[in-house]
Amino acid sequence: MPGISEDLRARGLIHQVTDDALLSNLDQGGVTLYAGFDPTADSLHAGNLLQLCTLRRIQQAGNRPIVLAGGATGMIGDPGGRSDERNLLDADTLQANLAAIERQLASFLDFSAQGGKSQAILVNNADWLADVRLLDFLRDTGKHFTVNQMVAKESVKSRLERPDQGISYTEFSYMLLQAYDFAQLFERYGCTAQIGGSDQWGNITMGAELVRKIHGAQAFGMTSPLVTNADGTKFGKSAGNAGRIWLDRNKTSPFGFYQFFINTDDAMVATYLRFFSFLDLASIADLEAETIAAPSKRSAQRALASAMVELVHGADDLRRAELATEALFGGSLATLDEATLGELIGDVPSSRVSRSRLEASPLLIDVLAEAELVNSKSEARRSIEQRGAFVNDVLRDGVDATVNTDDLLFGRFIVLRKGKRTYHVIECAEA
RNA sequence: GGGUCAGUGCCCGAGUGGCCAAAGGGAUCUGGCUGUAAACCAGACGGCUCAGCCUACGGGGGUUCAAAUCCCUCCUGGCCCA
Repeated sequence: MPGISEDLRARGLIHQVTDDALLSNLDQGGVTLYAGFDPTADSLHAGNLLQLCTLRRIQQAGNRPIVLAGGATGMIGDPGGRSDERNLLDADTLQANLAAIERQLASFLDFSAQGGKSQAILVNNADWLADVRLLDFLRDTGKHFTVNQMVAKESVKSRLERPDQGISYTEFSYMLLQAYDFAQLFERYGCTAQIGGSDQWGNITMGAELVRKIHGAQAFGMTSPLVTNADGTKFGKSAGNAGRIWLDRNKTSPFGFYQFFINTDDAMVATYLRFFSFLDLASIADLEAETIAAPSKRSAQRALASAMVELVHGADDLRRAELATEALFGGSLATLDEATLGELIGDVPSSRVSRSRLEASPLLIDVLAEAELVNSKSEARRSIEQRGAFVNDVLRDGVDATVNTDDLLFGRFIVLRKGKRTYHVIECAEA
């Protein structure tokens, strides 16, 4: 069994490391390290997966992960991101977000006492940053850094070079706060390493430097590559207009999560398997070969989707997602029995409509809009005009098309489809 | 505080009185090819009671038969000066 560092390297998870000694330390185990997350929403999302999975790997190798929620820094915003200033979260919202995120983290990391020395910890930097006094901060932390080096950081430099926008002092201070976090975690937990995405390199090295300057101890940093789509865009947005892919089942259903991964590009699927799955490298290599030999089987995509749904949602949800996928994409709708259709209701987007409504033969345009398969009636009209609207998998042509009780399958269901793969099941309610 | 430049549709970005729901690009959607891929080709892409109407070019007010375009004012941001 090779060490964790070899595994990380082989999976392509190491972009930069401050010192190779970190890798051998991780191999030996017993290292306390951290990664930061933004608690501005009540759920983590696909963009967080890489760090979560990497922390999991490292924990399983006998090291102790700390998840730092940026309750304080999240109110400011990393200058590397978009220009919009963030809003302060009120305490209640922040607490609710943290609680929700902690539940999700438990899928990845062992927070139980059984974890022993490598038991994971969740902390919030508001716990120490909220009470910091300005003069103390400037004296103890600020004096260790020159503006010269801060300005040289890529995240700041890019903002300074843009002629149309500046950077507020608040945002400029972000990196100092993050460095301060590292120093705090060193003091409190003996944390000696920080990991993050490659865009965090500058912030991470400043933190390691602050630990060295204040405590005279060596601290390490490691970054992972940026996860992108095949076209170079940022990973984690759905192909559709649904936006972000969330870990919360109420925001992105297990079925939706499964669908997101099953649609992965051939070009990226092996990379994602290495990044996100816990399959061994030999198995991934086999899947990669199969993708080239028989791409239409989508074996690697299936493996990826399965692995991710199981990790995030569990085996039962995985089974349901696979069944729903098979039902909708596996063949003819006509062959599905009533029970299977009924099962779909809980797993794929669905809604209820009354029998009296259907008896009135509503316009398909209205039905599509109400099912939120489209964002407006104009869009519904367009979909139909462009021959992209299907009722029970049969093209329904003409903008004046209607739907009625004759369309009900088993007297209960109507399967709507927009385009090639966006489904919605309507269940007819009596009354 | 003074000066100056800017704020356009999801994003970037043209447009300086009518021909503007507003070029072009990106994103997105649909169709074709396919494998529920990618690439590519074609179309669409503010809303609606859709051959018409309504709402839109930072906010408000004004000039005009007519304004994204001119004037006033406010807000926001960049740069320079103090």
